[in-house]
Amino acid sequence: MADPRNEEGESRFLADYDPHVFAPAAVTVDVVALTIRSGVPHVLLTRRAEHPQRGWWALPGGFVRAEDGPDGPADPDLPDAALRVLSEKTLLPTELHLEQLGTYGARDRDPRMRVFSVAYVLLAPDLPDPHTGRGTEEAAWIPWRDLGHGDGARPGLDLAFDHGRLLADAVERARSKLEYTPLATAFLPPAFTITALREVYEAVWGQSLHAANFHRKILAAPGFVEDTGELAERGGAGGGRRARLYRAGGAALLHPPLLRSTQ
Amino acid sequence: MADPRNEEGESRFLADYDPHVFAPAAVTVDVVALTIRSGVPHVLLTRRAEHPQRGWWALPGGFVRAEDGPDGPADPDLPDAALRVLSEKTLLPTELHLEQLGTYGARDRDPRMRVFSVAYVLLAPDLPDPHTGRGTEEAAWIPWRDLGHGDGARPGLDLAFDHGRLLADAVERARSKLEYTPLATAFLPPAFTITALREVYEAVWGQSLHAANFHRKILAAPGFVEDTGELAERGGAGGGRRARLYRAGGAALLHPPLLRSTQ
DNA sequence: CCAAAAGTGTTAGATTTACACCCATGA
DNA sequence: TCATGGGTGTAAATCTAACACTTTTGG
Repeated sequence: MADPRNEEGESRFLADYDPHVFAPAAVTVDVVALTIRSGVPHVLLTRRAEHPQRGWWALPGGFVRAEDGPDGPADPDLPDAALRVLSEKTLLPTELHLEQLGTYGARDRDPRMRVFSVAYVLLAPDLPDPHTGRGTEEAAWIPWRDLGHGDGARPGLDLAFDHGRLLADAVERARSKLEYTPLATAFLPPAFTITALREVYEAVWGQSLHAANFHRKILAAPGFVEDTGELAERGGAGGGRRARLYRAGGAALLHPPLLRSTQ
Repeated sequence: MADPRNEEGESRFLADYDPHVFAPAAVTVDVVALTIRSGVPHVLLTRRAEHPQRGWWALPGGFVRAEDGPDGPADPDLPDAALRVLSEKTLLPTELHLEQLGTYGARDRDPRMRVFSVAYVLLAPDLPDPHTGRGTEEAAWIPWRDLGHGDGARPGLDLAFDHGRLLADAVERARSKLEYTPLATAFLPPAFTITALREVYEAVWGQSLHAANFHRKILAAPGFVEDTGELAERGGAGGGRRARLYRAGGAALLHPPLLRSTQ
């Protein structure tokens, strides 16, 4: 408890580590899984049970299986590896939006050896708490705001390796994807209200939007949403009209895009 | 000449190939270098001097140096590897825009072994013809239109491995980047006219734009271009007013973006 | 002078924004 | 019936698109 990150153990581990146990370069996948819980954006993190950086929070990730081996069959492609690693470490996603963020390969990003990490962004509706899988001490949804060096950051909540940078890149990707694609629906269940959709934009962009004009703009963008004909079960907490329910439409891009205001 | 791709030699090579010569998974970088020559978009290709796919056109690429070794020092990061490989195979770029496109790792994309390729897009002003470097038979700027299966495609100009897909992804990336960023200037020399900038948009998007309105829109977008105070050396071929010269401004994003027309 | 290309004025139409207001529902 | 949230009307402000027109240059 006095040394939760086990820094003494880590330096001993690194001194003893033989880099030839693995090939000199390794390929891993890391998943930045984003969701919104009660209007607050969260990211899925795991606490590392193994060295290096044991005890630190990190993105769920793991080695790509390049060839069939004792651990299991090879991953057919990188997205398969990302979903396998995620389900092993935390939870089983189903029909979620997975998209490649980028590959990170600076020389000293992992102290053991040269590691190339292919990062994926996963946008998820509000999912249950993850269970703790192999190679993790703990897995949880953590609010973005608690991380990094911003205003509301909780001290001590830095991420392992360069995962803070990966998270920042993923957040910026999600913010701009919301402008010109209908991906905000990936944060919602199959049927949703326009207000729920607006709350996704407000949470991810961190700015409030004009409800009435947002409503019209969404309905005006061809293929963004389709009317289900249903109404939401109930209005707001203190009364209110029941909202129409929509499902995601078929468009891949928004014409015109929904732009964040400049100021 | 009767068998320019040397298909018989390739199958013999593959039968004899020992995958244990290298580590079972390898990381390569491939560069999609794009430029515009006389209003026509071109991509930099090399003809493979080695098996597999000897004689085919391919994107310039090569193995990342993960550790210091006999061939030279390790690449500090992936962009360094991309620029090294490009200069070894073709030409030496200077201050060009390099950006990661994505990583491709499907199981059977390379017949030798599991290869993960990190692809980069490089946007370049009109550069001289490349010289032919190590491991290549030939290097040249080739028009986009001649490739793939589109209308003007030249038969037999398919690319090695999945490089046709990489090129298609790079082209789509360049097209949409022109909408939201001032990157069109990366295709131009340091000082350029608004008409030259418009011709970049017209070449990459494949549609003509209204010259007068384009002119105003560019000058209205803060940070897109800065006036140098100079004028172009001469007007058009058959006379014409001399145009002002601009340099790239400091903006990273365009507000508002320049959108392609929908139809 | 004439043709060509750069750049500006102007106006109709479309889009965006802000605010007012009506509708439907729960307490 | 009142407060709350969903949804529509409307007009001012802004932006866009189209076209006419002036300016500057080469031949």
